[in-house]
Formats: sequence, structure tokens, C-alpha cells
Amino acid sequence: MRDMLDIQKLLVPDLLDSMKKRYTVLQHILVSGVVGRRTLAASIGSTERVLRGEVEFLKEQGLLQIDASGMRITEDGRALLEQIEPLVKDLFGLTEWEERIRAAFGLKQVVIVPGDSEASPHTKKELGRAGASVMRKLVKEEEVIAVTGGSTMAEVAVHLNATASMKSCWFVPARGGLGESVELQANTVAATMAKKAGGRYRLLHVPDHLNDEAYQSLLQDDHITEIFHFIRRARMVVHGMGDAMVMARRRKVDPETTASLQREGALAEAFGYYFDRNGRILHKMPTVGLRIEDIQAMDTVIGVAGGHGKGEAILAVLRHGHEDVLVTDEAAAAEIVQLMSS
Amino acid sequence: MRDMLDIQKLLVPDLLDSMKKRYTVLQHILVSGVVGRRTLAASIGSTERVLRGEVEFLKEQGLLQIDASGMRITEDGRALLEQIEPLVKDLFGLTEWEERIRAAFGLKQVVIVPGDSEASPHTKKELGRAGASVMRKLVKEEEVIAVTGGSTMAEVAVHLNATASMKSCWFVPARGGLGESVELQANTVAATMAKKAGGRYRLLHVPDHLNDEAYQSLLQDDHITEIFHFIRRARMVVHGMGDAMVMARRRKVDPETTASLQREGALAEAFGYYFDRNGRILHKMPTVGLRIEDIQAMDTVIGVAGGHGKGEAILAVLRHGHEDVLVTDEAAAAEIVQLMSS
DNA sequence: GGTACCGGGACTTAATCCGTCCCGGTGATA
DNA sequence: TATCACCGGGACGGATTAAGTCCCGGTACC
Repeated sequence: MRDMLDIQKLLVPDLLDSMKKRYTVLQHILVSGVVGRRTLAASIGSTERVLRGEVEFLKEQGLLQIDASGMRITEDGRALLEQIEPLVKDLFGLTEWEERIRAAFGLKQVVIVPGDSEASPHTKKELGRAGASVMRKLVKEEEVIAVTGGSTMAEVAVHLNATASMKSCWFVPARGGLGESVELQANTVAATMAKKAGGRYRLLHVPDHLNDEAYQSLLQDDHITEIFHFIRRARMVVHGMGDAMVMARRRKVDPETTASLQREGALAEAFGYYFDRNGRILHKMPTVGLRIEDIQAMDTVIGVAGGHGKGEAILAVLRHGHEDVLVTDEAAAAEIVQLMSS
Repeated sequence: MRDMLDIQKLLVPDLLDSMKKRYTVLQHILVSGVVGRRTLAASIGSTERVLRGEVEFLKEQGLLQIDASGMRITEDGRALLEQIEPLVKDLFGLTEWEERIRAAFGLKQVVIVPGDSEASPHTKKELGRAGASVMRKLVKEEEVIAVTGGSTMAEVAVHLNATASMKSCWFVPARGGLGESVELQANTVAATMAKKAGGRYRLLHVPDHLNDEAYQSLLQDDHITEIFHFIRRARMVVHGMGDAMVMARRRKVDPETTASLQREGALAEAFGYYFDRNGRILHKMPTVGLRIEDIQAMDTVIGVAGGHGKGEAILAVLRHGHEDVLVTDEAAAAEIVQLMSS
């Protein structure tokens, strides 16, 4: 049944909205017993005229009846409501979470796909598709888009495809990040995205963590600095999020830095920075690629991450306060919501 | 899953249409490989502009991509199509049957509810609801509506409810029909409908089958003849359909008439008449209530019947050629379609 | 190098949606 | 019993959307 809903979400998303609206109307009438149009409109938060349209439709379907004293639900309506309730919970529970998280952190948009992307490859794909879909919607012409690496971002890349705006864009890695396996590197993700989207890309072949000396000498290289500047032209960044310790290990951060991170309570990692549970950045190091001030000045910051256990990390990054869009899955969202309310 | 779709059909009736349209577009693109907008519009039978809307939507969803050489399906689109295919077959099988039966007999509308109303009480309820829904849609103000008896009609009555037009209507039995158990009698059905719909009713307390002598003496009674004339004012009749022999027995038709019916190949019964397999009326008897010429002059004739084994009878009534709307279930529809094509 | 078909932009018209206001009826209350 | 607040429904105009139609520049294939 879930499958069916997913398909409908893809094929007729606006009709699901309208289904929700009608369900809500019916639901309100059920609990109110008898209620008038204007009263109901106010309590639902709809306008009188719009509600009227819905009510007339529901009457037409025999789900509610109207007389001079107001509207009340019919037996058919009550039966339908009972039958459809689990469905609506399933469908719109996620919508409620989306809105709660969105409002709590002042985001532009939150998308939650059903399932657990850690447990199910299918959900991971869905997460990727949702991420790609958000990118498609928000991208502008002639834009530079910075992306990070990671398995989730790789999945996003796979589901991107060519649109007019995308074709005029440049894809660049947000950071060097050569520590990881090649198919998960930011460079690879940027290249894949460019290929899928019909756009162009530039790469940054530089290890992620450098000591000061090496960093300074890099800055002497004209080619490298030119790419740095190019990357900083990005107005959109799409990034994964992860557990701090897991990422430190994967990035092969040296033992003493790792120990220091641990001591300071590092919880999350995103675009090369480490965050504690309050979203404070723990670790200042010579950065290769986007700096934190670049992120802050960005038009659109899109975070994509999911899976059981990722909730805490995602929440930490959200608390840092510079995200615009979050794409996650049900498993992580459940944790986020739970942590938010505790 | 079917249940869920039925519910959705009630809340957002155009959901399936819209899904089907988009599915069809995608499907055509899949088989065509690369195809242009105008070519596709012609092959689907849609206008260019409408198709364009759908295509833009599908592009937005990442299900197809567009370049200068035409439109082609994406991997996501192909995956979705594969997932949805069995579902669509299931769903639109019924829609196709509806259209086939509708076209074959020149009906205004055919509604098929999924399931077998003989095997499942739930399907029987659905059949009733569908019948009531059709009535609601087609009824006019200040109308006289003639109804027959039977378990299906009783179910229709239960699902009727008050609308503005319905309230101004009169419900009358199409015929006397006192032979059956009281809750299935046409009189009872008419009364129930009137109560549910907020309308008024008049009854006809006369046995269904009479000999000539008794019939003539009835016509002397002013009260009775007045009701006869009232019933004949009906512009809409809603009736069940049944197996001829079963009905004859239930109506307690005398043995010699029963034998004669059997001899002549009586197959179906509807509004008191018996039909052979070609829809010819077998039996002329002094009628109490609507005469066959009344039926023929009717604006709207709605037949409601379903269940495994009823297909042949329904088909016989359809062949008689004065139906406007048929409401049936999947089990009976399957038989009808099968008999039609053989 | 020509041609036929491609997608996309633009404009107009038709239709629908929706905000707004009013009216007569009805049920509860004082 | 008189009053009043709230009921549904009718009406209407402005805004928004859908859709028919035509054109244009680009691309691919002949």
C-alpha cells in the first residue's frame, strides 16, 4: 500500500493535497458534530469560499449532509473516515513533521521520504531522488553548485537529470576530500551530476586536511587559487551530513585531532566542519574549498541525509542555523522530532 | 489496496483519471523511445497544449527528460512505470469494461464496482453506494422516481441521502410487488429512500400479478387509479435485475405461468417483466404500475445489479435496449464482457 | 545544405476559482 | 414571545489558471 502512495505522490501530488484537505474538513465536522461554514473555515484556517467548495463536493458525494442548522457527517462519511484514517496518518504524519522541523529552524523547505535509508536501499534511492528533485526546483540559470561527497550525495547525483537551467550550471566540489573512496568523493559526485544534468564541472585535486605550510604553498599555485575562487562563486551548496567520529575516521584525520574532537563533544560533520550538539563549530583548520563564511553567505544550502542514527547529527547541523532546505528520511526525522520535543 | 483506491475515488474522483493520463503519456514515451510533442499528442488523442502540461509536469518530477530531439523516459520513469503496471491493469481494466459496455448498448454511463456482491457484503454495500451516487447525480427537482424492490435496491436506499433536489422528489414503487418479504418490497424501498432523501413517497398496496377480472375491478377504485397515474408521471426509474426463474419463484408466480416462462427461455426479470436472452419481453400480463411503454418513454432508466451469475440476466435486459445507466460489480461485468465477445 | 520535426515562448480566449457581501431562515436564549 | 447570532445559499466581479493557436530558432537526419 505504501508503494501505491509513493507512486501517487509522484504522479499526482496535488490530488493528495486535495485529499488531505477534504479529509481534514470531514474530520473536523465529525468531531464538531454540527457546525457552520464560517465557524469551520475559521477553525480549519481556510477561507470561507474555498471551504464551501469542498463542502459542496463532499455533500455531492454523500459524505456529509447539510441543513439549516449546519453541516453534519453522514454514516457513509463516518465509515470513510474510519477506513482512511491509517492511510492519512501514514501519508500526512510525515507532512506534519516536515512543517514542525521547518518552522523550528526557519527553513525554506523540509522533505521527508518514508522509510529508513540505512536499512533499505530503496529508501536511500528515494532520498536521492527527493534531493535531486529539490535541486531541480531551486536551481537558477548559470549557477555554480558546490557539492560534497558521501553515499547519499552519490545517490542524489544519480537521480539528477537535464533541465534547461541545469545545463547552464557548473558543478564543483565544496571541498577537496580525497580521503574517501573514489566513488564517494566530492569530485566524483560533482562530475556525475554535471554529466547527468548536462552541465559542466571543475575539480579540486587537493587533500582535505593540510597543515599551514602546505596550505600556504598551495595558495601560490595560480591554477589552484583560480579554482578556489571559482568554487566560492557558488550560490548553492548541496551537502551530506554525518556522524563526526565516523567522518573523522573516514577522512583519516590524525589521532590527536580526533581525540580533541572527541573531547570537545563533536557530534556532526557537514561540508568539512565539525559541530557539537548545539551547532557550534569546533574545529578551525586551514580549509580547502568553501569556508564557513561562504556557506553563511550562500543563497541556498541544501542538506541531504537520512537513516536511523543520523537524527542527532542532522539536528546539530540544523542548530548551526545556516541551512535552507533539509531532505531526510522518516527514520532520521523521527529522531529529530523526538529530540526537539525533549 | 483496492479498498484504499475506492476511498480515494470518493474523496478525489479525478485522481484515477489524472493518474491514467500521466501513465499513458509515460507509457507511450517508453515504447516510442524518443518522440515529439505533436506526434505524441496525435497518437494519444490529446491536444497539443494539454499534453504539454502533462509533459512539463512529468519533466518536473524527473520522470522524463526533454531535449531538442524529443522526449525520452528517464531511469526513474522507467522504474515507476514497471512498478505501476500491474496496478494500472487492475484499475483500468474496470474502466475499460465500463467503456466497452457503455458503447455496445449506447448507454449514458456504466459504473462497475470492484468485487463480487454475491460473495461479499462489502461489495454489495459498494454497489448500493454507487447506485445512490448515480441517482444523486442524475436526479432533477420535483421529480417522481419509481423504484423496484430487491436486496440490491434496498442497499441503494440505505445509501441515499438528502440533497436539495432529492428533497423535492416523490418516491414511488414501480410496481406493487407484495409477493416478497416486506423489507425487500418496492414499497419499502420507496419509503426508505424518501426518508433518507428527505423527500415524500406514495405507496401502492396491490399484489403484483392479477387476473384480468381483479385488474378491472381495481381500475374502478379512484384512489388506486390516481396512484397509477401518479406513478406514470415518473421520469426516472431505478430498478434491480434478476434471474427470471428465481424471481418467478420469489414472486410466487403460479406454476403454469412459470412453466410457460421456462419453455420460452426466460432468462431475466426487471421491473416486473421477463426477458429472453435477446431482450425480448416474453410475458404480457395485466400490469400493476409502470407499463413497458412507460419505461420506454422514461428520461432516465437506471439498472442496478451485480454478483457472480447475474451477468447473463443483465445482458438480456441491456439487449432490450431501454437502459440509460448500468451499475454493476466486477463479477457480473466480467460475465457480461465475456458473453459480449463470444 | 536543405528540410522536417523538435521544444519552447507568446498571445488570446474561455473557464474556473475565489473573495466578498447579502439575504431569508432557524434555533437557542433572554 | 421577541431577539439575535449563526446557519446555508445566491450573486457577482476580479484574479488566476487552463488551453487553443501560431511562430520561431535549433537540431538531426537525409
